[in-house]
Amino acid sequence: MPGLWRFSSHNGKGRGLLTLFVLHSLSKEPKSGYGLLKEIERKTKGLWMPSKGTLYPILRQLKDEELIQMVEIGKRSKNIFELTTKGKETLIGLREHRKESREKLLQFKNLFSDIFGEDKGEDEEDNGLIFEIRDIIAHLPPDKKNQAVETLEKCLGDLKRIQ
Amino acid sequence: MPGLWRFSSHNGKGRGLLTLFVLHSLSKEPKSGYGLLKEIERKTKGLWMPSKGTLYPILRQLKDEELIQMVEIGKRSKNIFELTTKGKETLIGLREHRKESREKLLQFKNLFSDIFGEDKGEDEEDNGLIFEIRDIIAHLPPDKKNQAVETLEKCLGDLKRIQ
DNA sequence: TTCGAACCGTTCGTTATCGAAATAATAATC
DNA sequence: GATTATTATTTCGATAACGAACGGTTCGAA
Repeated sequence: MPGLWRFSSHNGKGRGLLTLFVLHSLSKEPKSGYGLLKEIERKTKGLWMPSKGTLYPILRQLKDEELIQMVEIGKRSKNIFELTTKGKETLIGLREHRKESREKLLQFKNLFSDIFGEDKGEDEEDNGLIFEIRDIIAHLPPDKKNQAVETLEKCLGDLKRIQ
Repeated sequence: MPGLWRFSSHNGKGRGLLTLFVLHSLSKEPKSGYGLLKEIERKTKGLWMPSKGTLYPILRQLKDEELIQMVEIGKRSKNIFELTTKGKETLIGLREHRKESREKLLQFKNLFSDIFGEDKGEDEEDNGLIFEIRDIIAHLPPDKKNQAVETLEKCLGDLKRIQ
């Protein structure tokens, strides 16, 4: 029914991916609008660079809805935003779409395979593996985290050697 | 620089995913606008349903650009479209973004992992590691894929043992 | 000290997309 | 034969997103 990358929050309001990311990122650490843009650019290696004309209105809107608030005006007339309690609740509600988002991603991937032609197998295999790894890590009890991190570091080292 | 799912064709014109899909689908077999919508719905299990108000203008536009043409008016006053030669060329040009699209998909996936990955909060460490691992894999020459897969499998085995 | 580059935000016209309603033909069914 | 469901397209106002230009700040290097 909806667009491809739109998620509905409990109050019925549709939220786009950028909004989702803003809430998520601010929940980790308060930052400025510019900081958010830089973070996205860095994380996607420049493949996704939302327009400022898209981001700033979203920030204003989220502030109006009291999901975020200005915490200070730093240097460079930088407006630092942080999540409010209400914002945290909204984010949690949004994150319940985790399964749906995975499903969407999968369908999207299939569409691309369809359009751009097959390359079955090639990436299929290791992507699946990484998914599995992620899943295990995510459900690991905290006391085994350290072991897992060590294992991953070892794996990373091995891969670097291959490279 | 551009939006997340926009591809530029040789003439510089930006094409969205829906346009791409239309050209692709019509290249396989002529069909109506409604047929295209049904196909998308079927292929994505209803997760993506572009608005008619989005599709039909695109069809009109593509017709104006002479990338597609009406081949007949079938029953139910159905307008059947097919690709023109010019349309086929455009599609081929568009498909050259295959690599770019894969890269985008991967970055997107990472973003989602980032956003939806278990809310723990102090995940930073292993999230970063997995990110790095993914990155290395993504840029590995094909002939080293096998080694990488082996390494990952070993890692997965280790993790399972921890668990 | 001047200059350029990175930082930070706003404004605004254009384009893209949505979503819901209006219209109508055909098929299925009862 | 009337009713309803499905197929099929158009229209249009509302919203979302873009992107380019502008104005200002801070920092470091020449």
